[in-house]
Amino acid sequence: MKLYNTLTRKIEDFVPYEEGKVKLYTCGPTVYHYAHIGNIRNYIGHDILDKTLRYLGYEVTRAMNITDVGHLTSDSDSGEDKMEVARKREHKSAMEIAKFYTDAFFTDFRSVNCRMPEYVSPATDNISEYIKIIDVLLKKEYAYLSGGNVYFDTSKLKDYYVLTNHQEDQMVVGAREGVEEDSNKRHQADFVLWFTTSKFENHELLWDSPWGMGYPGWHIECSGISIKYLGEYLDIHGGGVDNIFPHHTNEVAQSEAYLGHPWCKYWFHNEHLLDETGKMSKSKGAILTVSVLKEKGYDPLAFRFMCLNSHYRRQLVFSYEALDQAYSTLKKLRNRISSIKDEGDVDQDSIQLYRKRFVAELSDDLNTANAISVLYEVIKDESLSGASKLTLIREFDQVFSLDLIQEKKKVENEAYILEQIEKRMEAKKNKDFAYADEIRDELLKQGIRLIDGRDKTTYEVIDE
RNA sequence: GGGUCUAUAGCCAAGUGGUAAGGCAUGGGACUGCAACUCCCUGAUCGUUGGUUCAAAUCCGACUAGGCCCUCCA
Repeated sequence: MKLYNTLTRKIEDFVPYEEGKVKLYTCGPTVYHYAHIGNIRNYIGHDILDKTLRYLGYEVTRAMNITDVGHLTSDSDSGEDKMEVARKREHKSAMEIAKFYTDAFFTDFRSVNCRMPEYVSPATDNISEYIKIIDVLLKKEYAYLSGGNVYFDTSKLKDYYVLTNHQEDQMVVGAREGVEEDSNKRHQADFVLWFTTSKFENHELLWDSPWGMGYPGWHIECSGISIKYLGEYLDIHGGGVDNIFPHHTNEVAQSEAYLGHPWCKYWFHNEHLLDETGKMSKSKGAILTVSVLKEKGYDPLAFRFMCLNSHYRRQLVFSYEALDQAYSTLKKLRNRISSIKDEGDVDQDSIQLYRKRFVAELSDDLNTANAISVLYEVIKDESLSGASKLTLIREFDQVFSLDLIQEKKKVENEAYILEQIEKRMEAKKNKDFAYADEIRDELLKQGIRLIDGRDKTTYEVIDE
C-alpha cells in the first residue's frame, strides 16, 4: 500500500506501527451548521481509505470527533464562537443545535454509504482529557498562562512548521480579513489551549478547570480524542487540506510535546470540492447538502461515484452537469450488472488476476478512477463466467460501496403486472399499439418499467 | 509578499521517458411497431514557450491561467 504523506510530501509505503493493525483518525464535522457536499467528499475519501485498508486485510480502528464547542473565528479574542452564533440565530441551546446538526450530518454520511467509525466522540465529552494534557504541557513548560488563557509556546519546538514549509518571518498576520493579533501571546505562532477570558457575552458552554471556568481551544480536542481512543501511536490522521495549517500543525505540536515521542506517521489530506465560484464554505450562505441533492432526485451514491471517478488529492469542481453524468453512468453500470446471470463456474485463477489489478490500483495512493476501469474490464470480459464476474463485483463494491448489485425488488402486485404484460402482448399482436403504449405508460407511472426482449417482456422496479 | 497544488478531447478522467486507458455525452448502426434497455462503430498529440534526451503529456526552466493555506472553514 502506497499513500501520499503530507509530512514528507511524497508517496510512501504504508507501514503501520503495529503489523496488520491501523489506527486511523478523521477530523470530524463542526456541527453549528449543515455539512455541505464538499465536507462529505472528504468523508468519502476517508471511507475509501478505511475500506481499502480493510480489504487489504488490516484490522482498522478508527475514531472521529464531533466539534460541538469552542470553534472560534480566530485564536485571538476578537472572534465569535460559531456555536454561539448559531445559538443566537436559532434561539436554541448550544446542545440542541449540536444534536440537530450532528443528526443531519450522519444522515448524509450514511446515505453516501460511509461506514461508521468505531469511535465517534463529541468534543464536549472529553473535557477532562484536555485538562489532563494541558496540565502536563504546563508542567513541561510547553505552555504558559497569559491574560487568563493557557497558550502553547511554539518557540519550544525545533520544527513547529513540520507540515507546511511555512517560514515564520514570511507569515502575514491577518492575511485574512477580521483576524486580529492577540497581545497575550508571547510569539506570533502560539495558540490557545484553554480559554477563560473572551469578549463573548453569554458563552453558554463553560467547564471548570485548574485555570478557571472556561472552554478548550479548537486544536486540543482532536489530540485529546485521538490519544484517548487510539492510544499514543497513531498511524494515519486525516482531514481536508485546509486543516494542514494551523489545525494539524498545532495537533502535532501539542501531542508530541505531551507524549514526549513521535505521534502520527502519515498525514492524509483530501483536496477540496469547488463550485463555480471557488471553495465551498459553511460561512458562505446557501449550503448544498447531500440531502438537498436527494430532494432533487439524485441517488446520493451518484455523488459518491462522481468523487470516486476523480482522485482524492485532486480538486474537483462540482456542477450539475458532472453530477448528471455520474448519475447516468452509475445507472448504466447497475443495469449492465443486473443483466449478468449468476451461472457458470467461479474461475479462481481469473478472479485472482483481476483481484490483483484492483488491489494494485487502490494500493497506488487510492487510484479509484483506475479501479473503476478494472471493474469495466471485468464486466466486458467475455471469457469470464457470470458467477466469476459477480464474485468480483461484489468484492470490489466492498470498497466502492456504490450498491452495484441491486437486489431485484419484489412487488406485491406481480400477478397484476404479469396480467398487464399479457394484455399488452395481445394488443401488440393485434397491432393496437396505442393501447399497448397506454399499458406501458400506466405501469411506468406506478414505477414499473417494461423491458422488451426478443420474445418475452420482463419488468423492473424503478425507484425514482 | 511567502508556501503549496493543478492545467490531457464537449464533460469526468488515467497516464511519472518509448509514439495518448476507461467512462459520460454526441453522431452512425443492430434490435424494436415506436421507445426504453442492451450491443457494435465513432473523437484529442496532452495550457504556451524554451531546454535535456535517440525518444517527453511524462524531466528541467520561463511564462500564462486557476485553486488552496498564511491562525474560522473538510
